[in-house]
Parts: sequence; structure tokens; C-alpha cells
Amino acid sequence: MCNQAADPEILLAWYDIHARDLPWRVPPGADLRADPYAVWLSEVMLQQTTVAAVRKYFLDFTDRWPTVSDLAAADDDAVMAAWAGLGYYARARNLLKCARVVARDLDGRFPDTEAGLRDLPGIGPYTAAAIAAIAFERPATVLDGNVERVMARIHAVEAPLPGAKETLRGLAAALTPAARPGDYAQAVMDLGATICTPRNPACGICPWRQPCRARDLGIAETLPRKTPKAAKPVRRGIVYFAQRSDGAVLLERRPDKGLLGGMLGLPGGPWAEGEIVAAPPLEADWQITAGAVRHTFTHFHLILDVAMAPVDEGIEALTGRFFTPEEAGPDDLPTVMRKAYQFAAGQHRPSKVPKTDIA
DNA sequence: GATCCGTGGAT
DNA sequence: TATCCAAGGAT
Repeated sequence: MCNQAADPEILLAWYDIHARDLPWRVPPGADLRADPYAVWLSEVMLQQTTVAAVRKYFLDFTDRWPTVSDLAAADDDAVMAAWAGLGYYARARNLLKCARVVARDLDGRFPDTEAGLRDLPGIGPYTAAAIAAIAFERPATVLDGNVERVMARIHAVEAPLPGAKETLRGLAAALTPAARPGDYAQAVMDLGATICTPRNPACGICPWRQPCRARDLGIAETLPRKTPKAAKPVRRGIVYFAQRSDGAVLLERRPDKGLLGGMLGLPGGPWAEGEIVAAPPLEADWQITAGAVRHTFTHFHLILDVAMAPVDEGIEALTGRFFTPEEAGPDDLPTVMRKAYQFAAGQHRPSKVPKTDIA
């Protein structure tokens, strides 16, 4: 009943042995300074995104753009294409903005304080604290989904998120040590990712099992509680796949704001509940496959009709321009557009279309 | 504070 | 199949 308080040093000792091997991470005890650029890039990529998904993007980015100044000098289109498939595309736009501020105004060096970092595009409270702690050894309080879950459990906080967030932040701050704050931040997140998982937490091997109040109460797996989310509505839309005999396909750059902002996509109309209304981008013999692509975004389901037509070379479109496969292909598009592109192209090569992508 | 913004894996 | 969820930020 009288639990001892959770001890950061016990967690650090666990981390010294069990730290995950991640490409952007300096292992504990290596006595090396983490590269702020690598920390920043990885943390932005990891926002609401799994380690498994980030890994190859991080390696690709650091291979092509080894420093923040290299990234700042990159073409927007190249960066957006490299980000394609990772999601939350505002991150890529802000990544470039941030890199250019750092390269141009800060001599290529990231600010070494939480407040200084927080002022940069795409860096919010979490990312500022993470970079300050991991790259600059500042005792910043890192509060992400992992830390929220671990704090809610060891303190048995039953109030639901997001309302309980500031309570959890206070508990996390009280526990943050002055020594090894970077390792500590990564240790709590590793713990949440590998032991104190949302479902089936491995309490039996948890270094903090002794002080964990939720474990005592038998409610660890039920925490943190969350207020229910609204159901996703179904929206419908259409995209137009116009292809020339040389293989070039009509694509358009989407506006910076809004869904899939700044990314290339197939032209089409707005996506909405109810009837589909969208004029084709050019006159052609359109063949429509209804409901060809289904895709679920954060807050709605999409059923997308795909219209296809062969067109003559030299034809002019009302929007966008024709891209040869060498200029831009499905891999350069956000996933829903990649599905539509591959569906249409796959009418000639069915093996290219994954079965699960098609209604 | 509420809403918008992607994706893929696990269950 | 449906739902949840992940190292969140901007508005």
C-alpha cells in the first residue's frame, strides 16, 4: 500500500541495458554528442508516426541531405516527394521552413534552449523539449503519448485525456532528473513503446513495477482513459487519370493549405458527403470505375471514383501538367493518390494493384 | 479547447 | 472488418 516513489535512476539503469538501437540515437555510455540535426529530423518524423515507418525515411533523408544546410538548399518538390507516404504533409513543409531559418538566420545551428526551439516552424512543446533534452542535455520535461501513459499508470490517474494532460505534465516534470535528461527522456519513451504498451503491458518485467499504483489496483491496461472520439463520416469524390501514349499522366500540385497540402495528386473535385460533382480537367472519352479506391484519413472515410481516358500528345489541360513516369510516378504521391494512380495504371497491369486497396 | 491533418500495423 | 493507436503541431 505504501508505494515508494518511482526512481529515475532505476529507469536509467534499465535503459543502459535495454535501449533500443535506433539509427538517430546515440547509445547510452557512448560519450558522443547527439547531432541536433538528426535529433530534430527524427523527432519531426516521429510525430504521430511509428518507429518502423520512420526508419527508412530518416536514412533516406540523412543520406541525401546530411546537414540542415543541405536540406535548406534542397528543392521543395524533391523534399515533398521524399516525404510522400509518411503522412501529415504539413510536417514536410514546416521542415523546409525550419531548415531555411536555421541555415540562413542561425548559421546552421539549432537553438540550444526549449524556448528558442519552440519558436521554429513545426516544433511544438513536445519536440522542443525532446531536442533540448536529447541534443543539448537540458532538463526539459518531455510529454508525449508514451510519457502520458506511463505517468497515468504509475500514479493511477483515472481522469480522461485530453483533460488530464496538464496533470500528467506536472507529474512528469516532478520526476525529470537533472542528470542525463536526454537518456531519461528516451528511456521513458522506450519503456512506453516496449513494456508499458497500450495493450498487454509487460508489467512483470517492468523496471518500475514496484512503484506502479495502477498495477497495484489491477487497472494498468485501462489507463490512460480517453474521451470517446467522434465517428468518421463517409465522403465521396472522383479523380481523373489522363494518360498520353508516351505514358505521361496529368498531375497537379495541391495548394499548401488543407488536406495533402503541397503534394502532387491526380486532378479531381472536392471530397464531400453526398453527390459527387467535379468537371474533368480536359475533354476525353472518360471511363469511370465507381468506388475504385477506398482510403481512411484521420477524420473521414473516402470512397473515390477513378475516371480514365487515353489522350493525344499535345493536349492542353485546365489544370496541372503531364508528368512522365521519370518525372513523377506513384511513389511520389500521397498514399490515396498512389492507390488511384496504380489502380488506373493497373487496368493494363493488374498485378501491380494490391487486392486490399480495391473495393 | 476543438478541429484538422495521414498512414500502416496490431488486435 | 472495424477500431485503436504512434516520439504532435497549427489554427
